[in-house]
Amino acid sequence: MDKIDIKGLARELNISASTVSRALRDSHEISQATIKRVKDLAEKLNYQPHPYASSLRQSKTKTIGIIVPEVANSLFANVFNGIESEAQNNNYHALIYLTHESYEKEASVLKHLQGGRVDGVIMSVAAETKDFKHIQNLIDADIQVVFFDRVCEEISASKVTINDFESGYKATEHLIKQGCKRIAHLTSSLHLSTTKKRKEGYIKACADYNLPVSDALVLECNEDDKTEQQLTALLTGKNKPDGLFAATEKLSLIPYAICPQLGIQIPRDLKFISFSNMQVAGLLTPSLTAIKQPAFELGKQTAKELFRQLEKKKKIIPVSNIVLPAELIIRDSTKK
Amino acid sequence: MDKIDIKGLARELNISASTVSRALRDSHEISQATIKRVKDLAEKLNYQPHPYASSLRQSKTKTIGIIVPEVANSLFANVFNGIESEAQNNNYHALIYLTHESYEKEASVLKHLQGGRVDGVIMSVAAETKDFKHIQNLIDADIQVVFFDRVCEEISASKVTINDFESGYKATEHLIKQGCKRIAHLTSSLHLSTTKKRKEGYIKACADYNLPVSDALVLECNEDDKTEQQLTALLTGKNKPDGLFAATEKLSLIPYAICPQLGIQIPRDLKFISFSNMQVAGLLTPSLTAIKQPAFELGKQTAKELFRQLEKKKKIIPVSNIVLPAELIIRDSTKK
DNA sequence: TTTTTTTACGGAAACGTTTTCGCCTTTCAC
DNA sequence: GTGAAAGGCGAAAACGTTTCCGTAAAAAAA
Repeated sequence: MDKIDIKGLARELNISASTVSRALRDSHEISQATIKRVKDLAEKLNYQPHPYASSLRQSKTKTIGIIVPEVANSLFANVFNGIESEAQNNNYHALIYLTHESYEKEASVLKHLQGGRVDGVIMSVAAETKDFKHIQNLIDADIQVVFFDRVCEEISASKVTINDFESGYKATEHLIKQGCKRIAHLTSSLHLSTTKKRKEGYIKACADYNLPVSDALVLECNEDDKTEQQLTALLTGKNKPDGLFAATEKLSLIPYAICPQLGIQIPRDLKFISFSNMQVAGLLTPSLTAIKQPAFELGKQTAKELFRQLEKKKKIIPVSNIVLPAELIIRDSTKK
Repeated sequence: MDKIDIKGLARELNISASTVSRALRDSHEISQATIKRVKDLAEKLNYQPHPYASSLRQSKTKTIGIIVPEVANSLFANVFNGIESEAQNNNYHALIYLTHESYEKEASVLKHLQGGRVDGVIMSVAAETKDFKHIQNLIDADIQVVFFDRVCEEISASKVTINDFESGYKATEHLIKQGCKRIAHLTSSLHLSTTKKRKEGYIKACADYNLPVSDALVLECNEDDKTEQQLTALLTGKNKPDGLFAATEKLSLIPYAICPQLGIQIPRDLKFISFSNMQVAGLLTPSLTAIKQPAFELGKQTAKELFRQLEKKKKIIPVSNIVLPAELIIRDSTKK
């Protein structure tokens, strides 16, 4: 099966390469008869255009880059589902890069993408990232960027998030309504937009209901291997909390792992709620009360927003801020 | 920030474009002094080569395609992790496509990839796929293909799998040693290489230990919304099994969902083992005895094999068959 | 009829690289 | 001192498209 190209088709049909090119793209400059001849032969010879030749000429790649911290995580996995689905609908291709929360990696990937490999980028920033020059550089190189979930306030670009503040508030309020008097907050990487706002929601709810708010109750766990130890200390110290709100899925399983050993029974001794998109949340013992993010929709909306930006001819692109609501799913881990 | 290209660099330095190109690639034809001048300026002006121009010229894309049924699944997610990690090491880029188990989608994606967008493809076939012409076409178009997990016997290409037969045997044998006398097998899409071999292992183990083997004990569930119903029928009918072996992660949670309602207690009434890579397996009640696949390693080895093939200059490429061992992790769901 | 417009197409340039030739100096062996 | 080899670089072709410009014939308008 020798590769066939546009010139090959042209030769077979005794017409010029430009005519073939136009015919394949249904140009109105070409007669219906010729269009049919060209398409029939292309079909017959299984012609596939060379994507990079065409990208080079048009300076449009029909490709987007997706940059996420990880993928073995139900939020990101489902967001990716949403993005990919929308990409297929619009005939875009998706390059994916994992940063594993590393700033170095993120910066390195973005730098490479400045070369013109993609038309746009969808990203959720790495936990390590606190400086954003690399992102601004990408935008300055005329690559569209849309953030989702972990956004970057300092940069002017479209953002798609969930209502983190309200969700943090609602989660805390739910614990309060279930009778908790002393609520701790388990979180990590507090400089991220997501965790920061969730914490603010938590603080506000505690304040509104006259519950104690103190640094002692906020546990920021940034080293995976020390998390269990830190939480154990909190749960067994004096002034133990009777409610616990975990801000990320990664943290949601820790209490299940350590509480049995500590003789703490959920929900009797400690009511627990967490952000989580895990399908198994309902099958844990006790089943986990969770804030569930609309992950697929998050991905879909993010992709849609990026494609909107890319189709725009104008240079003046209105930046938008899309906020989707998360859902409180009440199960047994917060039962009275 | 205006885009700078090779000609721009050449102009600035008063040398030719070809010299710049060679200098950037450390050609021995260029003096060290010139190389340094070029690289310094490139660095200063933040020059990034246009990847598609270079791909076009070299007919090498430094890009691979990854085609998987889904990603919100701990096996595929971790395999992807392994692939991506290896890709970054080798400076390859990864395009990812989800088939959602659809043959149509798989065929459509492969057809597009014939155009030369990628140098090679890593894939795990969709559940719907029973015909393989589209894959052979891709190979005939000179795109390297390496399969993992769900491979395609009919096609001559490298394959990276786990020891499905032995794992199926070991899982069944474990149930037998825990005292099961009548073991059922919960599976799906039995035409796939993976499920087929796991079932063969199950059958062999039953036969070796003189346990009954019958079609009534093998439950192939291909419609998600009917699975619970089918399994309920099996578990409540006459001649109920006292052991259950589920062949895929997707099926591993069903018993946890329905057994409580049926008054069946795991492991007392029914011992249960499943293929699963879920991190939460140990936190379920009872904790789940599982066959755990070396997912990350699977991805890594697959990518390595593909890159080996791609670096080969020779046309005669020895196809290899790499088999990694899965691990039996004994927990409470098969306790005596 | 003549002039203008439209239709349908061909030739060649262009996108940003890499690579093939070829050329001029310098170095080295004899 | 001569010839060969090596070092260092430039001009131009090439990769496979798309697009700009041009033009001949047919159709429409005058």
